[in-house]
Amino acid sequence: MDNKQELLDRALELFSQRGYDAVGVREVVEAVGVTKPTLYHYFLSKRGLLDALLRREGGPMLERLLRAAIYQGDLVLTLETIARAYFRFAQENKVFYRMQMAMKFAPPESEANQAIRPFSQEQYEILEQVFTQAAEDHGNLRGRHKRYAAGFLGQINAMIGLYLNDTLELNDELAYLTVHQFMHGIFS
Amino acid sequence: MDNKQELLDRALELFSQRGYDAVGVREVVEAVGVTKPTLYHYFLSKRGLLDALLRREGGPMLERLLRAAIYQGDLVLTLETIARAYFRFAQENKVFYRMQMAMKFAPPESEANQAIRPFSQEQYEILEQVFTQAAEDHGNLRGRHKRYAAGFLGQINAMIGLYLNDTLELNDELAYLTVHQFMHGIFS
DNA sequence: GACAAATTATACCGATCGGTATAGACTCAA
DNA sequence: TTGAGTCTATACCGATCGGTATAATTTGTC
Repeated sequence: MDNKQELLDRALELFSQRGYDAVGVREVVEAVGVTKPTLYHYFLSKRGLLDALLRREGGPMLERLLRAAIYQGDLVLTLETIARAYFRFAQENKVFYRMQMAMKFAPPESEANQAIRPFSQEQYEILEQVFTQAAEDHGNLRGRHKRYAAGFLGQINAMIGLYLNDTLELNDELAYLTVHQFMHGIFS
Repeated sequence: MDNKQELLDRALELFSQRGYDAVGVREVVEAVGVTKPTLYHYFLSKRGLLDALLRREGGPMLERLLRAAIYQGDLVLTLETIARAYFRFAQENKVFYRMQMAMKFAPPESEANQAIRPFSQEQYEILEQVFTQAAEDHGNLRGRHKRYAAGFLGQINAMIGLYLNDTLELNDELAYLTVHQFMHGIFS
């Protein structure tokens, strides 16, 4: 049990630093100090290791996002709550967030991208739902929820990208600014 | 000469589909119908192949971006020109754009990310310069050019992401809408 | 036709790849 | 204390990894 969690921890670290394909199972088990059959006992395959990692780390993230994305009748307020949730999670799980981003943009036929797709898809659906519900209050949003969901997440991830690059710090003020710009533009 | 270009073509295709790490040189040369020494004669190493690919495909992209990013005294106009340039290039070079995105978000210690970094960096600098110049006309932009450059490119790439996913088509109207939203917000 | 340079193939290198057959060690319930 | 199930190590599998020493072949030049 302890070895199982250690394997997940080290795999997360290594995959996040150098990528799923570039890291061999040998390197993972050596970093933990066990042997290959141990890894294969718990995870059946290298892909199984990745999937378990996504369940352990991605599950809580989706739960938090779901809680933040309850439409409160005010789109600005809801988006700010979502932005803060993303920022907090990225800060508390820097290593995982980096890995998740890499996998999201990985080539479509790569194992990494195929593994992350359901996770990314669920994020999009949660965001889309917010814009769909908001469209009941704001008619001019109708039919654009896909674009807006993608654009909003693009902004969020652009900020998190700067944070991962040590160019920026994430805080509630930045969440406010990001949402405010998204809603009212650059000049307001 | 012919083999050299064919190797670059096939490598681009394979790297874009499955990723730099997951594709071996063996697969590249077999796809072209030559042997490994041919590849190593032209490119010295697998990394050399990738670098040559980035030069061949990325060079023209930067040239086009540079031409589009001349600040014309009107930020909206300039950003629309840039957005159109991005959209056109992504459409005409779908495979390369996909690879470039994957490399940009690849883990920081991966070979792919290290190879793409100068190319990404130059894009950011070109965009930052636009916002810096625009700040002379719009004082309230000052000190925010990094955030705005990243955010704008985030929006652009979010749209291109939907396009690569067959969810959206890129055209001048979308360029207008994207820039308009960036400048004036979602409701206007 | 001779010669040098550029280009390509044969055949190989040690290392690592993901994965496994087998068996020993450990825990725990009966 | 025996036996079942869990966990882990030794030792190995064929395949592929990036890369290369050597030599044959093609190409263009004089």
